Amino acid sequence: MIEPLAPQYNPSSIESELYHWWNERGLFSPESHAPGSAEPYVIMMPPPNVTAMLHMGHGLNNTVQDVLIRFERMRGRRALWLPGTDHAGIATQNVVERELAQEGLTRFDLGRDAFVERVWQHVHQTGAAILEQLKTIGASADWARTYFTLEERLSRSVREVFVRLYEEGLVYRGHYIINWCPRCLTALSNEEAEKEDVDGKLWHLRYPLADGTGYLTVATTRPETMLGDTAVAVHPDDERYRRLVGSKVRLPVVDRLIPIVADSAVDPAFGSGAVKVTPAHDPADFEIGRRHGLASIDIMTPEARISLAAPERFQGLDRYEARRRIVAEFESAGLLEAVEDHRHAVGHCYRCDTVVEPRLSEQWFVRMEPLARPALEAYRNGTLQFVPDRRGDDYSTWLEGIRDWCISRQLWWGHRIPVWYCEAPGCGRTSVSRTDLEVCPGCGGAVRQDDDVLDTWFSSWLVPFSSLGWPDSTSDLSTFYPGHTLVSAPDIIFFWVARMIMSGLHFMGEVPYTRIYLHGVVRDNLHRKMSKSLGNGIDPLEVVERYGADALRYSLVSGMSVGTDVILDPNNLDTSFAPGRNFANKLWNAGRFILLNLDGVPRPLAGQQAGVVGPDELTLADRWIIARCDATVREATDAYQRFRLNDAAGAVYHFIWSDLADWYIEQVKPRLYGDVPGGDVARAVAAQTFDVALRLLHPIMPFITEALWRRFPGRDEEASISVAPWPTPDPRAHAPEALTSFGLVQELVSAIRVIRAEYGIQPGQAVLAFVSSENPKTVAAFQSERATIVRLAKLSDLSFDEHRERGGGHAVLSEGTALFVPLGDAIDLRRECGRLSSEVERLIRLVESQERKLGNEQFVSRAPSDVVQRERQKLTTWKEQYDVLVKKRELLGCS
RNA sequence: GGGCGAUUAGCUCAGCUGGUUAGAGCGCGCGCCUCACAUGCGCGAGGUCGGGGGUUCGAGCCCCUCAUCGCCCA
Repeated sequence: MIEPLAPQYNPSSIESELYHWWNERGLFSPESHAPGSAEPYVIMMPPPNVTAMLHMGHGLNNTVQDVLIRFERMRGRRALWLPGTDHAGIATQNVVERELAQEGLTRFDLGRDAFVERVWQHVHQTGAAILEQLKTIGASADWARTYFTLEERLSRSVREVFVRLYEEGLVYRGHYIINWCPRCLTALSNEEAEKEDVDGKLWHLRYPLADGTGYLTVATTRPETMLGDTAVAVHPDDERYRRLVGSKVRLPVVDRLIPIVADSAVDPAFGSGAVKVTPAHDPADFEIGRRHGLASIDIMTPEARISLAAPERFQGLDRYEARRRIVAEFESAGLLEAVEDHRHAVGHCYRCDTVVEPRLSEQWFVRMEPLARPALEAYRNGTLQFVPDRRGDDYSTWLEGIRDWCISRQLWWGHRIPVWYCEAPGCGRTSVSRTDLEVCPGCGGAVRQDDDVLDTWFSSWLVPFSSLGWPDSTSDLSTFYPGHTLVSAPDIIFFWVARMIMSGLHFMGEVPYTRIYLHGVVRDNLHRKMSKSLGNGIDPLEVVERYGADALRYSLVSGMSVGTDVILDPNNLDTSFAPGRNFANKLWNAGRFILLNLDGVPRPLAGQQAGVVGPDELTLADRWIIARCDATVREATDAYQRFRLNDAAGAVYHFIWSDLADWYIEQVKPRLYGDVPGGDVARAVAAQTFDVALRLLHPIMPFITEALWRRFPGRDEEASISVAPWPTPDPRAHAPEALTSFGLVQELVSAIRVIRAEYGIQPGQAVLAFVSSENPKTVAAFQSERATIVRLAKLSDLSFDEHRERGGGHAVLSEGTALFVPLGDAIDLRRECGRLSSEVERLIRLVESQERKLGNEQFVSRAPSDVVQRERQKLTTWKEQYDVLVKKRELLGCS
């Protein structure tokens, strides 16, 4: 797979081939790359829906995970990134139902078994396509361990958990108000009913007092529910209504007498202070109804049409049509007191966006408080750490106010609830069982299994251990539980993240992970969340095709600081992804240059081997790039560890592009061309700093770094950068004087370039430069890199002598070195004087403000001495620069 | 209604513990096909750090307040 290196990097020719090579060699399995004694490191992939297609949100989430897992893998951990797919109850069922609808069928036409069979077919056909898509972006998950939440193994865990919780009294069945989706025809959990603000109305309705002495006014946002009203409630302390408590009102439209009750849950300040009570359609009303023994009248069908419990003329009407007609009846009866605009939050189904209907229904629940307590404690005692920190507040707030979890769904696709009801007359026993029951364990009579399935999240909340074989004691389970890092978008903290912590603590006795990294959301240039319905999405696969997977990953990572959203412009992919592609190309060419100029295995820079490069063989530039490389190792490693992936990307980018390519490679060229003394040292330094850079970058840009790394001479055919050791800081690289000295060289070259640009000197034309410095170290640095300066600044010579000419460009370096570039009498003296003067003025401003600062008694006495020291040093430096420039101005005869 | 976050160059964002001449990439202007790369090289312009007030020797950073945008919860 080693071909000659093209001048332009072509990702598509390389990526899939490399991926297959990695995968075939099993590099993504923890067993393959780390000894059994190594400490494990585990990330659980948020299992994508089995029918999902890769979108940018997946791209971001999985890129982050892949970066972290690759980082830890290279650091020698037994890294396991465990992938899987979620059967996604409602979502998947909806997809197949839509398919059926195209054939003019519903699931009821097929019947349960045939429908479920059809879903399985669908899943097998399209199933796990998303996992294949993840491979194209480089995801290094351990595919051999891939799970599916509805497979046999995980189903057993689900059933075990249900039974255990039931036996502990934490699973129960009961009649409560739940969120009902009239389109999906199922109950939802509180979390699955997403509150969205909508512009609605508040209708003030008059309910006549039964004795004909007047009326009570109630306010409602859902007038149609009045069909199920069974009381009016007021606050017990409300003087206005105290005398009415115990009497009755005549419910209009349905013409029913209902009592006026006193309940302290009523807010006397809301509306008139009297509220209608609909126990079957509102959770607060349900509670009031309980306390007062009120009847519950369910006035809606599952489809949210008016049921037979309402007067005939409304039966079968859609809830909104019923609302219009009821309001109209109130109006014509003179009972509509007022209508106000009212913006309020309304629950919407998180799968189909239909407005949910709070509805009384018999469902299965998990008692959450006992599970939440330890999960809260794990956060409070610091076991759990959120990144960014503040996300922990969302977590704890939710747990503090936790409500029981409705886990039954009226769907066909999912884990069937393991409960059997005895149909024998007089028995009626309910049996919860780990194994399927044929007969009632009590009486031996016929049993019927509960029709419902479990919430899809009831399987996902177990994956940190169910995917490893629980309830069996497998070696995977003991090795890889608990895991370490969970990477997620903030929108599934409650659905998934928090629940996994609860189940982990309850069933395993330990939290499933300790670090929770919550990244942002991918948005478009108008800061709207990317979504299918808005059509503002970017297809990651298209980006891979056009720019390469590395460019995609680089763009996502570098555009993302901790916890903030990533903005990408769907109308201009270049804006977002060209920088990544360009960086890959830069890297490619830097690598191409270095590799093409190696002649065999370079000498080692460190170690005991023969031929190791000695410290005295290194030039200033060598020591500088080695020191910069070492600093980059420290910066990048620290950034990866702290989840500051954009900082890691930035540090390596800067090192590769600015330090290595722009300066070191340019500097080193003469030593690489031909057989020049010191060429072997230059090759050693270039190759090894580049090798380090590749390894530092590999977690973010795995493909190109592997492609280049493998081409180093002497590399084992089987070696992969993905399991190469992570670079470690080297104390011997520490060379502050090299950083300073080469910094001056850079500054001098830049200053000369500025003068050349200022006066439009043609690139081909060499000029002479004079420098004069009081500082022997500066002079030594310039002398040792004289050839570099001459070449990079296109000089005919660099002179340390006095100069006689007047006409030319002048400058002063930061530490006071004077620079002069003679340009002959043709130079515009006035222009040069102007340049110098504006520099002089800038320095005057700096010096003045600095003198003010240092003249301030308070500053000198109160600021830390090192700060004062530093500020004094600055003043000295600026004064020196000022002096040099003023002298130059005099010399030029500026007026 | 409660809570949280954001507001820094035309755009997207860094700036971590209060002390820098406020940075990067893109875009823009000028000059270059310099034998790794024009997906490139060199140089440059561009900022009253959302407004107001305060604390401090010192504020982009801390406090108060207002405004705008966004997110979560009720």
